[in-house]
Amino acid sequence: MSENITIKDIARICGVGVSTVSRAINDDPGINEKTKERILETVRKFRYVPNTSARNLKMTESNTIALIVCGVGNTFFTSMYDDFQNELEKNGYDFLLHSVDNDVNIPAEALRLSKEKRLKGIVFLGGWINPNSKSLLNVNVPYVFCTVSHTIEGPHAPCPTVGIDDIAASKRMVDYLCDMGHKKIAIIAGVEGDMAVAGGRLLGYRKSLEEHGIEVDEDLVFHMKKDIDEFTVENGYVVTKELIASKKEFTAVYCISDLTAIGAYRAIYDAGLKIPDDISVVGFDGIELGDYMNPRITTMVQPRHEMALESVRILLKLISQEEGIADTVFPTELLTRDSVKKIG
Amino acid sequence: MSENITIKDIARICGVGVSTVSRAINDDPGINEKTKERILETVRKFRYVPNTSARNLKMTESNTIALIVCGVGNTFFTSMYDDFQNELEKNGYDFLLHSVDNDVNIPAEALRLSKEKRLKGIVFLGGWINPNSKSLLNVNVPYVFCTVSHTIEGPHAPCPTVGIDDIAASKRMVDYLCDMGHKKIAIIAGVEGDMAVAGGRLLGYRKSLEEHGIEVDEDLVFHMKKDIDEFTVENGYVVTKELIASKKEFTAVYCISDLTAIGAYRAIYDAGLKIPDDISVVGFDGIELGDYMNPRITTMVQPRHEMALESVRILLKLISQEEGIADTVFPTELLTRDSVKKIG
DNA sequence: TTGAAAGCGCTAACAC
DNA sequence: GTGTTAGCGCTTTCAA
Repeated sequence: MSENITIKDIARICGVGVSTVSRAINDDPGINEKTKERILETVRKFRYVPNTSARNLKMTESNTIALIVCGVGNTFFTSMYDDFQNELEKNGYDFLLHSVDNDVNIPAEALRLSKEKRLKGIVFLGGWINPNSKSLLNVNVPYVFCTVSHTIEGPHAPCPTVGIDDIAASKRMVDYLCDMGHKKIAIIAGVEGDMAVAGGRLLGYRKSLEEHGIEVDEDLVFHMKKDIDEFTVENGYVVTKELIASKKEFTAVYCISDLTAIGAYRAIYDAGLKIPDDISVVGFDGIELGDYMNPRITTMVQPRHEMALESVRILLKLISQEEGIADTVFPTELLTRDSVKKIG
Repeated sequence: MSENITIKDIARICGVGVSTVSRAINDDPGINEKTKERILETVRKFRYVPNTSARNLKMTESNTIALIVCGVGNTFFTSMYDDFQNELEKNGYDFLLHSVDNDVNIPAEALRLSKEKRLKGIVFLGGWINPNSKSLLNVNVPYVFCTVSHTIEGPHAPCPTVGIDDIAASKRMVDYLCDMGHKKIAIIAGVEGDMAVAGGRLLGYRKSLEEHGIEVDEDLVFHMKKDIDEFTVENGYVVTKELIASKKEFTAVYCISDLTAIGAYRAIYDAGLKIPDDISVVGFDGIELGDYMNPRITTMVQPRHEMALESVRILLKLISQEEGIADTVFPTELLTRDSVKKIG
């Protein structure tokens, strides 16, 4: 529980100036090897750790890129952390994972963090950002939105995004169900009023049915509960239970995330029904876990690793000022596994 | 992309001193309401954000408690974040989630962070900490280890821990399998050489078999792969595949984590076998997901929410110097679900 | 109620 | 190669 020891102390102990110590601990070239070794010895001995705040305050720049995540625990995101970290470190950047509670704080937190850490750039992951956000404009480092959706309507923020076409991909998912002969397709959509990712997927659902000449039965449109985390297993379970209890007829459930689908599985088992014999289920995202379920979940795969890498690539280009603003839309892939039955 | 605006700028614009601005933004009592309002107006107008580094550097203390997690993506841990956050904020503390890559960095990172943020306390979650660590002793704020195991042998660090008795709990799990008539019980243990949590659970396995007069068949002891993240679904899958390929006879598999068990499920399905009819499977941890699998995973539940709350409670006591060092061992609960068949 | 001024610990000129 | 020194932006005495 030693008192805080500073660079001055080390300098005094070694009988050198503070700048020499600074050079030693920062691997500065212009320093005598002997002196350096002696200083580092002392540093180790006294377990001196430079104060990051002072350093950040003084330094004109860092080499850090932050990943600001809304929903750190989300399996879809956690599986991308390594991609970001590896790609960033491969390019000589320090990596910082920062979690934000909810969308509201995102711009302010980004601003604060960018100043505090003198960030070189930011990747936003998850959440939803008001395109008209004032604080975001204040962030004076390049940033990229990865899987952060624009609102499906209204003006889009003029900023680089990496994502998928939620509406089109969702439509394709439902097209597939229709092609398999399903007509009564329930949807477990996002919380009511979600105008971002979840909203887009609901729109795709409507569009597909319309195109197939099937009138959307609003009684088959279920929304996740507001008081449970969106996109979670639990939300899928609770809502699917309601769906089943509603006694409405349906042959397939479209869950707008794989985790939600896993919840739906349980609700369906609980009701003594079989997948896909009695009810077909599809998910969305293509997380690893879907492959471990029984039956394997048919889903729409987002190329999340490529999306992570591309986000980094775009950010680095932005940093070196090689490129302007652009939306990068990745293709999704329909992964037909075992959770859908052909009927009709 | 405005230039960084500082407290000085605000002061100049408002025609006041910097200290007055400081008082305004920090809700200091001794300040004229009118002046304060005028200043805050300007702050908003220019979107001024105080520099955290400068603030941290200057401030003698903060009100922040950090949760330092090794393995941010681990489902078992992610399900505890909210518990920590809520409990901490309820007690008037700021919450900070910090991720560390691997065990090696933990003490150094803790030290750095505690200085940088002038932490009031630290909760460590996951990972493994060398009880002889020098840097940890240098951390001059109270800390608690939550689900961070001591090594199963050798000296324990003199520090407060919150966890379970891995050896005993593991033994009880295997006892159960024995009681259900199983004699050929394979184990998917942690990576070879793991002397912490995973090592303890392996020890419990050996102990139970011994007590039941069953000689441990080393060919049924499988270790997770070092090149895949420990405790993951994937690791469970790969290793169980090997187990099955080994052609050794066994009637049950004990996976030392639920995620690992989920991986084992898949490998078993792949081999065309049925759970629990052909092979019984048990997990460990009691994560939510286990309840969604088919069949539901029989597991050993760690009371993780209580553990999180207790960690906070202990830390707060430590901070107010009410209590000394102690190991808190929580009871675990055998949750028998549907993945084990009675045989013999 | 307010302002001036002294640092917090560090880096980066600049001088030697 | 090395030491001296001026701040980075902020909080906090201390005087006014």
